Amino acid sequence: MKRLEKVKGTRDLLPEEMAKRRWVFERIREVFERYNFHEVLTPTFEYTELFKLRSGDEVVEQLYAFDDKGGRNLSLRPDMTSSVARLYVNSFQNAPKPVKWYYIANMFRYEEPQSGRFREFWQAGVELIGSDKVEADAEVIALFVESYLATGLEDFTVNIGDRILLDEFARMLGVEDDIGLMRLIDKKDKLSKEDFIGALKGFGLNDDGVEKVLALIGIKGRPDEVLPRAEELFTSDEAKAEIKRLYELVDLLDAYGVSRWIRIDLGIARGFDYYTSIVFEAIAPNDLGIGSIGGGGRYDNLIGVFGGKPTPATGFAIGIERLIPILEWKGLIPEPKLRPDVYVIPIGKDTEVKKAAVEVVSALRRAGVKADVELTGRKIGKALDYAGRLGVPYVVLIGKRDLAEGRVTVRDMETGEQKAVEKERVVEELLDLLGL
RNA sequence: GCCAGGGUGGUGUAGCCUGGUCAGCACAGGGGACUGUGGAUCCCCUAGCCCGGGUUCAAAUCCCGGCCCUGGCCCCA
Repeated sequence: MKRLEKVKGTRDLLPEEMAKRRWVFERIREVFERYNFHEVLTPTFEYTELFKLRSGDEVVEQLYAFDDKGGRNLSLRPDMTSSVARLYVNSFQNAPKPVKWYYIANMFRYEEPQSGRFREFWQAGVELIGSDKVEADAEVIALFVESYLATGLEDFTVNIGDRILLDEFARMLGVEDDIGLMRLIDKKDKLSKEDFIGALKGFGLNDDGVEKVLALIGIKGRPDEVLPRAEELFTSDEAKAEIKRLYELVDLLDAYGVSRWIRIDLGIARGFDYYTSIVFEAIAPNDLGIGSIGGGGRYDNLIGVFGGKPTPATGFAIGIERLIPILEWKGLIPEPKLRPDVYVIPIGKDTEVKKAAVEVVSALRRAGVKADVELTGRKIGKALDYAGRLGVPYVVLIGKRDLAEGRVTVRDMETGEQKAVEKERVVEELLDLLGL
């Protein structure tokens, strides 16, 4: 038996867990819909080339890539943004703008599993294509906040950074390996101050440069407190314009009523593949070793890279496997009810009795009651035992004697009280008892 | 890709250091005592040493490799 093992980094989701996931998905989906985003689903796999085009050849290392029987080199999607951008370029370039799409789907990355990281995982995300205005950034970030709120989570922050400012910053410092520097900055919270400074000097920074980096990563906190500091640090026109954009953004987010969850953190880089301006990520304090629970940003070049007419876009993705453990840890997901409300037990092996049981359970089901019928032929004692253990509130017992008089027995499992009910009236009776 | 610690019936575990007397326990599942009345009790049954190789008279136990799990690194689109 042990030869049939689960593939590394994948999971089986059992009924209870599925019920909880579905609850989370539904909360999030509802908000997405209210913001008038529409659901799309693209194929699970694409040509590997698509992902290489976006992120370069190295990503193949992190892809679930394979050749199919027709010799195509394919990869399971590592996220949805590439596929959605391809879909847009293929067929929606002339659609009215903005295009507002959302998805809830599984993604695949060939990485070593660890806390909150699997090889197959789910994301719920949106893409807003066709507006380069800060209003679009605000709309998406407000929805990002509202999505978490919809799941009951309140203790989290959305930290906003900016790639233009980071790039500008690397230029100011004259660092060759700007990507390496950003990676280091992204990791700032994991290192001690001494190690961090030592690593900075490894990039050839002098004391002045180190000071500047420390000043940058110190730009972290409430927008009204830290944005003025950013204005002092940056001098170029481009950077000034971007800071103005951030001011407008936080102003709009205030109008959306979500500023309570908004922080500025100019040290955020969020990967390096395609973000071009505002980037953001959500963090919820927890003891589970889980960091970011989702993130996104503006990517104005990707559609052009895919051969489309240059089109600005912005979006985010929520990591379901990171969000759910935190919600569970906080007790925010309601316990799913997996038991039926009524359990119908035929007594004996008589065919008429079995048919009557099926008739009763069918009638209940048609009336909208979650009902089950004994299917294993257990004797009445074991069947009641089973129903009791499941916590079923009402059982209908159907035996030959009652049936001869056109009646069945309804048993309240909590009190043990029983009463004979006309078979034709049993649905009505139970609806009444259940308060339906 | 790298590192650390793990893997014993469906689940949780004892045993491993110190090889044999070892495959035990609890829960769960099925049946019966009880052929029309539950969660109790008693009895019975099902079911396991992750896979492969090595050492040895003898391996769950020691060694090697693989797979998987948990976590860390890299990376995190």
